[in-house]
Amino acid sequence: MESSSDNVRAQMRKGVLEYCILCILSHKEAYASSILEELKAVGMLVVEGTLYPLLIRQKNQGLLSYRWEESPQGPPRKYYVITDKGRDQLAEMDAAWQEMVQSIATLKDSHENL
Amino acid sequence: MESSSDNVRAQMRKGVLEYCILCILSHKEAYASSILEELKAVGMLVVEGTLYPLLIRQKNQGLLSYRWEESPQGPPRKYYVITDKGRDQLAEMDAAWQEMVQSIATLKDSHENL
DNA sequence: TTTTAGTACCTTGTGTTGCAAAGTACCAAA
DNA sequence: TTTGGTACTTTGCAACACAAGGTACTAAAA
Repeated sequence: MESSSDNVRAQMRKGVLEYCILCILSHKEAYASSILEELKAVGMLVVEGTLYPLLIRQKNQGLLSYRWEESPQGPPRKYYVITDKGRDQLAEMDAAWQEMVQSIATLKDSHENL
Repeated sequence: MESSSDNVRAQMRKGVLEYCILCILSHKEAYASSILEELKAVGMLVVEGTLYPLLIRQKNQGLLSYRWEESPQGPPRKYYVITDKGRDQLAEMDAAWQEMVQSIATLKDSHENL
């Protein structure tokens, strides 16, 4: 049984995940499992089956590149790195996000005093 | 030719539209065309083919009801009204939205000082 | 009376996306 | 050599936004 608030959150996450990935990678290189943990830490729970295809898409769009690195334990890790094109995209997304936050704030306020 | 920033915004809108509809209808009844105008006014451009199915979905979920009303000019209008269940859902979405805004703020801040 | 223009609602088909589930592969310790 | 942990990948499905085209009602113009 899943709560309706899970659905609500899952639905809202859509379209914002790509932005979150670029945010994370803009600060440091990371591999998929570490990205999953970081998203989980801020309450944006995502599963592997969502993240891996997303990373591949962004790499194919030229927003990310990657390199293999040995792991201290277990199989090698694929470290993703944001590209210049990825940083351009991130700047666009920063602007888009700000605008969306503002739009919703306006919607919520616009009729408060009726 | 469409700009990449259009894509970015379109992608981000996904999952938030349902929230916007409930926000608008929580303040006053409205029919589809007037909702479109309100969304346009705050910069959340949506087209008919997106809005109509969405309203129907929300009505089928019991979040909205509607009544027909004569128009001063043209065909009758379908005025949508938010239900009690819709208000419950809206409260959930308010919380989810706040959390997502906070999550992204955390992601952006968490490594600012490295 | 017929046509045109404006308004409003609805449907179909397509591509993208997030996700669940299952699979592959590498490594090290038991 | 088997087990458990880590990590990456793929497949199939359902939901969604959108473009494009369609229906229908009204009133004014031709």
